[in-house]
Amino acid sequence: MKALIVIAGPTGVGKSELAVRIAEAAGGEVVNYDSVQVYRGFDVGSAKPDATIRARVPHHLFDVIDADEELNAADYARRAREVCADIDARGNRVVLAGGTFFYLRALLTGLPEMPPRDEEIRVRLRRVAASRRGPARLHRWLSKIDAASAAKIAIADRHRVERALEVWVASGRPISSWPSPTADSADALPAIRIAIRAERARLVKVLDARVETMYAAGLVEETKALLERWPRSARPFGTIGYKEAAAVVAGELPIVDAIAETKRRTRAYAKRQMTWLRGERDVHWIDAAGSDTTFNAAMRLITDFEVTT
RNA sequence: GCCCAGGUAGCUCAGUUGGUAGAGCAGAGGACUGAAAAUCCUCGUGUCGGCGGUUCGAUUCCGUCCCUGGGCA
Repeated sequence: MKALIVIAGPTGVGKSELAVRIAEAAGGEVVNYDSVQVYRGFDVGSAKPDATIRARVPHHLFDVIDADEELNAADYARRAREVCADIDARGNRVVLAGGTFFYLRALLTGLPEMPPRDEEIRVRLRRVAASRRGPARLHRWLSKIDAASAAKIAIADRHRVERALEVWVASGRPISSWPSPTADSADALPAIRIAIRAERARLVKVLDARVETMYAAGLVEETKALLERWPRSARPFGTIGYKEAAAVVAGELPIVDAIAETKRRTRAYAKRQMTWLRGERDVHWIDAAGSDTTFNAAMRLITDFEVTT
């Protein structure tokens, strides 16, 4: 398989645009790795590339599930692998664009073959979690069956405590007994990783402006329409922008506060993405210096990569 | 001009029955094995509005001045 071209970087630096240009230039197709853009109808708030952009080159894994469905990292990796293999078989290049680096890792290096998510087990665990001193009890249980994991997972980190115990209940094995796959494991996919970087102050300006634009473009109306079809408890209504817009629709939050909160959470998200990316190996950084310069820098990296491998 | 209520960390505020102060948010750094735009972890010295007074000691009590709200003229 030809090396996958990965476009990374914090939200708002122009990944989607760059990905399309690269795909056009390299005979490629864009594959999404964003956990919200997979949802149908969640367009404005997820900054999903619009129809015009998507018409330029084939786009995959956008709009593949409804709000009441879930596509976790393992599901995503499975589907994305098929899509990528398909594109490769057609002789085209895969250009990955998105911001959910956990999904990207699942796709590129694979996930351990652990028991999948199990709703019944989760319900039982959550019942304990909701009881008095529940989180502490669960964590104590975890430290008995898997001291290594317990040492790494904070008591308050309910998602991870829950997952670790779920694996234990389902398999009788501690979650830490599954080695985490690495980039050089057997089923890892070859990839060139390009990340766009922007100066923090400039990024914040872009992000703030983008949030304003989203609300002006009808984020609240979009959310209202979606809420008529799906319950507010559905996964995507908890994400940045939709959570605040849903509160506006419910009359719980004035719109100015919603906008401020969305900006705040967007900034925090970009920061988390940067933290993740800094820790990744083999990332080639380029500056968000205007689309042509950025594009040329990216293309140069790709050709260099091709020559050296 | 008078009367109230305030002036404490970038913001919103708590507090000290007098021994120089602490939360949330923001911000910074970090983690990340099927919820990941999720979920978490770590980091808090600031003329406690100014100046005087009382006191061993004042951000805390007293006086006075300044500033910000609100009310009355």
